[in-house]
Amino acid sequence: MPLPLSATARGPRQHDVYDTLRHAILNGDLRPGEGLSETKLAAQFGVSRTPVRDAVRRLSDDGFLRVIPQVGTFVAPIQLTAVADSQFVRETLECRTIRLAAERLDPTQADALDRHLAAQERAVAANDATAFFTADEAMHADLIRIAGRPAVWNLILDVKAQLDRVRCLSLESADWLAMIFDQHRVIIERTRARDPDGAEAAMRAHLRSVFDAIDRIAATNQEYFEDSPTDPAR
Amino acid sequence: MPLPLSATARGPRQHDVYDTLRHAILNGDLRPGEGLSETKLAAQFGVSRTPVRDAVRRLSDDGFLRVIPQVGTFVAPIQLTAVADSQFVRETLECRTIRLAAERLDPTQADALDRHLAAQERAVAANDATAFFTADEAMHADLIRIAGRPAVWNLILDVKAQLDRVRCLSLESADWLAMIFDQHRVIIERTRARDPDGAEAAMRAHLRSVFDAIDRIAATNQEYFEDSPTDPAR
DNA sequence: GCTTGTACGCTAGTATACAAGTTCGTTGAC
DNA sequence: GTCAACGAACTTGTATACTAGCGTACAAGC
Repeated sequence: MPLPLSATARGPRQHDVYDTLRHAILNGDLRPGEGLSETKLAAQFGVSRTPVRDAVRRLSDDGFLRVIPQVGTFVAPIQLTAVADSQFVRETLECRTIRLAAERLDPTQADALDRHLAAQERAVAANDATAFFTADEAMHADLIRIAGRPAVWNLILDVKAQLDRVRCLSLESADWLAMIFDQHRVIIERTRARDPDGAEAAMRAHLRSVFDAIDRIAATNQEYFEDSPTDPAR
Repeated sequence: MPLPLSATARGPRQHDVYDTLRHAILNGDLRPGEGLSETKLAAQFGVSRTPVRDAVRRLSDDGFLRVIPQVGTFVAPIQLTAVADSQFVRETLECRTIRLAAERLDPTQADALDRHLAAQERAVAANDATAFFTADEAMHADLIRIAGRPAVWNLILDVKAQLDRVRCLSLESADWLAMIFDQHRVIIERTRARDPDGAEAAMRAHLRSVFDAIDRIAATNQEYFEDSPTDPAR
């Protein structure tokens, strides 16, 4: 088990174990099916099993780990049906909120959206995918905030994690970033024009094209997937 | 602390503590603000603190408990903004799925829906609110299954818990059950007629009227609520 | 060679002991 | 009488020991 987790330096605080493991799973450092051991994790993080157990339990609730009593803990396979359901939920919620955002937008908020676009443009020019997706998330979160439902973003983040896990299996090309950026520009433009129908259509097209990319990634990484509707008898 | 939890008989299994506490909170047996103690809970359930801690952590993640380190564990107040957001999410998702259900319904599924209505009608006649809401949930779940997104129901259940928690603060009158039942009949009728627009409108009206009732309950039980947008620094 | 019984090592689940911190009552000095 | 300081009793957080069950490797018997 490679586990290039930096458990070194400063003793991990309360939720460090959770955050580190979650990040490793989302990034693909921990591959689906890979086995973990609470004891070994505790040793690696320099803590006892108790905080490790807390983290493992939460990750299990999130669907990232599968704990089999008396057997072991494993990185959960990616279920294609779960990914599709996540897409459905995200699309449904964000298409609704973008309508509200288009109806409620005020000039100050419009400027904030422009700043997000500018940050994305810089990231595209630098071909910096990490910076791009940081600005991407900030923009989506801001749109939902403008819609008046800031807490809904937390829910989106949860379901989006399933999608990001797939996305992280492949590297984004500069062309792809540019395409996404163009889609973002249309969304913002329609929102600024206070055109709910246009904004919703642009958002739906955007999310669909991201999902299509995810589908292509899945097709070329089938070893990590499990499309069986296995009841995860938690 | 009353806590009429039946910790008697058969040793509690894996998630008994969680299920029991969750049920007690949703039913209002444990009131918002009430304090709990892991030690006392462990004694009441006849187990050690470890499984109790697991349950408490999960309930904390769910937003039902608020754990303050070195101080105590308390039943979380009901946040009106969270309730409103839950309503928004539920309405958005169920209005989308009912459209899909209306488009996809087949005769076998239609019969199942009729059976749900029949069960509800019996419950209304007997003024049995528990039986009514059991059939209610089964029907909503079935509609989402018909829409082809069965897993989405799990998400709805999560957000619905916030709404049910408020609903359980008051008893339903027979009149109110009858009104809800009528709304259900319209939803099913429009779905069977393969009328997505009509079904969605009926579903939205239904969910809104339930939410209005929740708002009225909240107005008369303000002591349990907290509308401050407190950041629940998990 | 194949099957089956068995022992060992691993796992997570649980129980318990200890540590760190907060709250609140009490007691002492002023 | 007032207030401050101390301490007892409580809380959750953490560490560790033990339990029960599963998987596997290995050896004995067919």
